[in-house]
Amino acid sequence: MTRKSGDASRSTIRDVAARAGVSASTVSRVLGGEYPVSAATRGRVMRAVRELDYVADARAKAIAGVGTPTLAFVLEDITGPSFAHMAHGVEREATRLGHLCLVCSTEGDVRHELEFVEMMRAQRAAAVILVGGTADTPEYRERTHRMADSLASAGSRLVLCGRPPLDPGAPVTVIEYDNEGGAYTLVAHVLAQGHRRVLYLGGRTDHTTALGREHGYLAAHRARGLDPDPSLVLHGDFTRDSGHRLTQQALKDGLEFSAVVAATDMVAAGALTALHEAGLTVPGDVSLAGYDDIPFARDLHPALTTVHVPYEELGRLAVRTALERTPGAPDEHLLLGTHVVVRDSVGAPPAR
Amino acid sequence: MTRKSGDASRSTIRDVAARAGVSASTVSRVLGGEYPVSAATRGRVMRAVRELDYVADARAKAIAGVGTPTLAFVLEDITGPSFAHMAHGVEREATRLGHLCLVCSTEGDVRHELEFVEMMRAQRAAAVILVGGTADTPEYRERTHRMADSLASAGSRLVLCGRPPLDPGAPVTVIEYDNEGGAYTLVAHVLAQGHRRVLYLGGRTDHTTALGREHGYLAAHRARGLDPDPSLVLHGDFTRDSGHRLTQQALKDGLEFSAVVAATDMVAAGALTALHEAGLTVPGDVSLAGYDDIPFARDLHPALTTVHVPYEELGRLAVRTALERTPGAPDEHLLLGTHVVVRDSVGAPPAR
DNA sequence: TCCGTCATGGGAACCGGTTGCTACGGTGTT
DNA sequence: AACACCGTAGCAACCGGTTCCCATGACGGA
Repeated sequence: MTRKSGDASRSTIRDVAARAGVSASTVSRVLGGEYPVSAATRGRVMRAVRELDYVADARAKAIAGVGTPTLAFVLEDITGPSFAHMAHGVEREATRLGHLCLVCSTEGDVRHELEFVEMMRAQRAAAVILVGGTADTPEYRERTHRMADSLASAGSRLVLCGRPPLDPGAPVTVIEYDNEGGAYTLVAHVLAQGHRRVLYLGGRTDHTTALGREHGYLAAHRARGLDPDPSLVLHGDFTRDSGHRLTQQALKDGLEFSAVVAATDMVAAGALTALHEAGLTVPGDVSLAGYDDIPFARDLHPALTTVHVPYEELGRLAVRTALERTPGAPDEHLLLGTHVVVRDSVGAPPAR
Repeated sequence: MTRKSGDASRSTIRDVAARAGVSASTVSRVLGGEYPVSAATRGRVMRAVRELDYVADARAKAIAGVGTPTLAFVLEDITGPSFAHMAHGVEREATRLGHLCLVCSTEGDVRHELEFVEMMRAQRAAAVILVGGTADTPEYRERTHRMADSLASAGSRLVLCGRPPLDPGAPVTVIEYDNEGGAYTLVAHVLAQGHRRVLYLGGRTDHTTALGREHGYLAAHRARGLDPDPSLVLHGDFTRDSGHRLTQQALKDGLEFSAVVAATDMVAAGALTALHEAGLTVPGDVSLAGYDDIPFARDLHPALTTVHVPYEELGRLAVRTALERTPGAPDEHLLLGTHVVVRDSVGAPPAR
């Protein structure tokens, strides 16, 4: 079991050259590929490489203009299941295409987002993928437009993944999925069971993902000629605690409803627990639906009816469209569809 | 709303120097910090920097020996909740310490792991963190020992996070948590309720995490003078589908048990659904416990009794110990404790 | 008024690679 | 035997930064 004696410090191409008795250029050419080198020389070089356990410095190669650039993605928090799936898609596709991935989480802080994008620009990342919804304000559009320009001028590219598009003219690739459409279909399904008072557990009022789903909720009502009671639309965030708290509060306030539609499965999970705690059965007393179709949705009891979002596909597409883009091409904007997964948590309202 | 006209290509420090009418060294000094530069010069340089939207190339800085190196972590699959939490801890701590993070997922393929570590070495990463359990074979130890040497000789460092330690002598930092101890306490708790036939839903038989927990299961029995029926120990993987399938099979096979202990919460979730599908109540007919304390555990019905593992802390510690290590110091090996979280899924066995 | 000193900025070498161009030695041709 | 040609390897310049070392000019003191 001979083990290479730990050479104190990383060795350079010149060390290898010296050991093989050739010049650095020759080593580079042996390792690099195409250039003709005699078998004897190649052998000596390869042996020196092995003996020194040499690996060329990827950053030096990058600077010299060879080697694949890295890819960066920025998200709010990797522990959210839907974020994790997007991240997974991004990572897999990047790896498949031979790129390494830089990742950072902003913890929802816009300043961090700006800092990170600046760092990615310094890294000369091939593309920067911003993952997940956000508050869609004029300030957001302005700031993000600047990022896009700034990245574009550095030869990189901004990709918005599950995030609202900017004003036309911004050099940006957008991959979205249909929040409103999914919510519309889901709520239509709930209404079709006969429910008339449907509690909506939404997210922050300025958050695009939350808002899109809320619009779908409203649109589904109006399509049926219904006018939803505004007091049935509650706002929190996308955590299970928010769902839990909001539902407890609604129950305590004596709000009348026969179904709950949550903005995410996480929220639905918290809501379910709150309903159980109040002694209500699902879907006997109250129906419940979520959004995202995270793996756990089917293990809730009852199994959760929800909207499936192709998160992983979203991430993969973000990478592919960004990387395979031809520089002059027009900006792309993809909108992925979703579909409802009917399980056991939605039933007819109780007879009164 | 003036927007900088997208300068076709990234600008270099020499472009900035030319525009400011100074030399590249001066620009470097203005940006770099300490060296005294007159206010007038500084002003001209800063203006040029702003006008060109210049950011120094981080890779060039890295090569020149300044700038913080990046940190790399390698895991099996970011979508697993416990992996995601470790990743989160790693990322947060790295960011706090001013490092960027490279991430890659191996999808459980050892070859990918090797390739990635080689790439990280080429990137001159400050440390490479290998996350999550694995098969602990002689081949694993040999291979990983080689990685550790190889990274050490490149001035980097290997960190094993939630992964079995190597033979002494390998230059490696190990941060583990106590799988056996947690399982021991958990199973002791179950046995204390009066259960005598406890089904164990384990992972792959060579996987250290799965094995540690299995040992805890056995040890808890023996500590009570019990001799667990080997047919009650089942093996699958760490997915909810595995828990679902194994439980269905156990039920179909007519296995007798009054409690189920799953190797992870995901497995427990699948088991719970299978139990419900069979018309069994939890914990009335069968008690159930998991391991990991993922956020969803409390939203299962009944809320899952499980073992809390400080995954995020684990990731943070991995980064901190690796980065704050003084080069000559002895190798560290930390073992974090776990604790049982008692919820509603474990009760007394049914009277017979 | 002359000289020493200090503040400031530039030139050049270096970090670790790649690659265009050139020089050298050996062979095949006439 | 002289010449051209080709295969091979090395020198040097470059990628985009940093930093050591030195030159210059302004200033204050004797």
